[in-house]
Amino acid sequence: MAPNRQERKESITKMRRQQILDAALKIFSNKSFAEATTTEIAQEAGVAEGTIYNYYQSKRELLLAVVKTFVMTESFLKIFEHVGETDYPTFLTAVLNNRMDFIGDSGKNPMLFLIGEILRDPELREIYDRQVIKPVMNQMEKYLENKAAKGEFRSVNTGVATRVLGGMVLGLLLLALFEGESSPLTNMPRQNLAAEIGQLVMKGIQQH
Amino acid sequence: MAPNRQERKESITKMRRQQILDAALKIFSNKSFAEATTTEIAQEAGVAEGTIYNYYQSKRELLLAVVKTFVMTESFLKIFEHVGETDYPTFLTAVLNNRMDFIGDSGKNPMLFLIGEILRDPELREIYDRQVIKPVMNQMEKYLENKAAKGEFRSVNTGVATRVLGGMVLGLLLLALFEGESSPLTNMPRQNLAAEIGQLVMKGIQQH
Amino acid sequence: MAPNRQERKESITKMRRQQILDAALKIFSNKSFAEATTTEIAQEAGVAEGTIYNYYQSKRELLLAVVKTFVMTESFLKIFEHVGETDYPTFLTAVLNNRMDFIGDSGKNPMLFLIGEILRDPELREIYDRQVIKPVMNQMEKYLENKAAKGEFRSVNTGVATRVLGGMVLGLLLLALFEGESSPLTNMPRQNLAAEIGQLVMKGIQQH
Amino acid sequence: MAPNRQERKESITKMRRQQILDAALKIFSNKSFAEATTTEIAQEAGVAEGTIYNYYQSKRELLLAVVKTFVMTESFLKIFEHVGETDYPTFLTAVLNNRMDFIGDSGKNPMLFLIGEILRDPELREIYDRQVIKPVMNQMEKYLENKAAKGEFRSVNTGVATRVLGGMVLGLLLLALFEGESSPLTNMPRQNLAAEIGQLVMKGIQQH
DNA sequence: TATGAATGAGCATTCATTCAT
DNA sequence: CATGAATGAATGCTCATTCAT
Repeated sequence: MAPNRQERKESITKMRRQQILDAALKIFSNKSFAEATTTEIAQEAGVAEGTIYNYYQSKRELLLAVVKTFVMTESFLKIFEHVGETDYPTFLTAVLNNRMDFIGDSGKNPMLFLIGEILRDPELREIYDRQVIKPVMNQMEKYLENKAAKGEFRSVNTGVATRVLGGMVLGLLLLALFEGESSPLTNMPRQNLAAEIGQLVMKGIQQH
Repeated sequence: MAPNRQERKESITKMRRQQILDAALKIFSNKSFAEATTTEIAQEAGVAEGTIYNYYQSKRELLLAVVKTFVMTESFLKIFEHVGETDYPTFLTAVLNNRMDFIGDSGKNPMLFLIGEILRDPELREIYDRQVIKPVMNQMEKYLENKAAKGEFRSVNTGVATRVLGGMVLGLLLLALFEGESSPLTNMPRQNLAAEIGQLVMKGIQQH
Repeated sequence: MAPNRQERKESITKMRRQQILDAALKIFSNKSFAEATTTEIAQEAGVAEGTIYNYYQSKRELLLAVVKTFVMTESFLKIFEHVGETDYPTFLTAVLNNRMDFIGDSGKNPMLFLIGEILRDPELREIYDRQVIKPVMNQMEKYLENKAAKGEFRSVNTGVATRVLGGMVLGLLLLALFEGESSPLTNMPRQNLAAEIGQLVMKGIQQH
Repeated sequence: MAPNRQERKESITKMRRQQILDAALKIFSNKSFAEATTTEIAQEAGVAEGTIYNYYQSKRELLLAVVKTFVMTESFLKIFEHVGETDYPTFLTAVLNNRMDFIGDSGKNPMLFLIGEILRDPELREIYDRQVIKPVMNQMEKYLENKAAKGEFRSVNTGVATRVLGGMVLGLLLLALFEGESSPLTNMPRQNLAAEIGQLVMKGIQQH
């Protein structure tokens, strides 16, 4: 059935909200919150400045909406979908590929650039923790427990192990960004990189 | 010999520079670059706002100076001083203690809050890479090579291993900050935490 | 006869005009012209913002309409209806009661809060003078002349006397509003107050 | 002794404050608070817009300062200086002259145009009551009591009588402003007007 | 060299008005 | 005629930078 006027209106409204949100994401990715201007966001969104305020109460609310909405990319969530079924190297490669692909394309990795803002702002941090950190940590814990139950992994403190592995991925990503082209992380074949990291994670660094 | 007038003047000038730099560090640690104001910095430094401009050309130059100067805390550098002599668990504990102590005291961890700024700003990033990342990576590589030569560590790709370990520390710190009090990283005895992490790093996660 | 469609339409139109006018009166009573918003008025009237502009060309035209229409409350006009028949104390009490009742209920005394606007704006002032001041002055003058003709009042310059009496009422009202609860005007029995004022107006202040 | 640098600076600062205050008074006299713009005030004061904020925290604080400072003209206060010595007609003439002179020169009677603002805003009203209404009422009460003690005036409720007389003056002023040129109040010789009013106030309106 | 008042460009936000539906 | 989203000019306020003292 064709959508009636009411529905069409609502659909337009939704699209407009998204338009503004997308624009805000893009701008907030390249500038700190304070440096980003509503003028810019409006231009990027192709609307008048005042229009933003028909959809979001303030620039800050817009930031919160951005963080709430874009925190988790769909592709990243998919990695965990069939948790337990994948062997570790495959899993790690997927994670690295998913995350590392973002490197050099800030548009794909906006949240990274808001780290300072998130760390500084309690409300933002709470949202980020609830929406990103906690879900990912939970999925990883399940994964580790599953592997341990199957006897593939050692029986370790999963809370700590999860954070060690998760922190490692996050830290590697940041180092890659910091070092840029000169880093072994970026100028080594992705396959080899994943293998190296995999070995370290699986066997540890100690000589047995 | 008593310092003559010329020398005294220079010494005062140096102190003033330092005063302003210290103040800037403190302010930049709690606010993003754009949110920090020169008024605040001047107040913190106990000088007039105009005085700042006698020592630094602009607010931005002041930021660059801050990053150039404060990037590495002395205590952190000391950890590496006798590299090779310490066994790995002791080394790891030292690193974790040094870094983790910062948690909850942003004043001690200023650069962390400037991550966004640093990632975004190529000039800043270049400085940070040269002054912090590269030196630390180099020291860690030497450490790993040394350990490998002694037969204590496996012979791995040190470039990657360094970044895995360094990234892990950085990532753990960020996760602790993101999660706050609810994280296993903060509500577990430091000793046990270090032991857990040490085991994971040394033996890996795989069941042998 | 039942009203035909044409008539019904016109009646609805009239009601809508009135609705908007009532809402505007209420809003303009509590906020200055500039502070009152069309959004608020529309909400109060229960219509869409755009609808206002189908009935009034602009916010300013709406203000003019408000002043043109609401300047005189019906009850106040009634006091003068049987002018000449009432003795002065009764008349005065009626006036005071009518006006003083408004105190503390700004909704009933809207025009008072627009005094500044009216004084400042020549067009508004002209309307107000023509619609409120002049009619009241005329009625009062007739009253005074009537009383003088009957020998109850002295034969004075009725133009001045009218304004002295009218001004007194207006001024008392303002003083009561300025002083609030602390004024003798508000914390004295209305009856006594009217008696006191009546005596002053009738006999004057001089010792005979 | 010549003023030192410190003193000169303070004097400049004071002048600047006054400059801005004068400008604000002028602008607030012709426009409602909301309609007056800081741009305008700055232009009138001959300073940059930002400069205003070096002296007053906000536009509202500026308004409060204006009301606090300009509420009572010196000339008006002088009328009461030798209270009791002047006979009533002289006193009344002085009051009328002082007040009526303001008519047509809004610059001299700024507060009148802020009546709406003052009535609406509790803080403003409190200030105005304390600074203007109360002092004037007190002085008038003393005057009436003095006259009554001397046997020149009847012994009346001075609280009410004060407000009747004060309200009358205020009301006459407003009526004159409302009616403009067409009012008997403005197109009658001031001398005669004062005499008429004086007679009414002294003898009352009743035929004896 | 130190000062801090003055500057004015720039920003987030508001709101009367328009107009497509 | 009713609607309400879109508009964009206008506003109060901030703040890095300058400069006369």
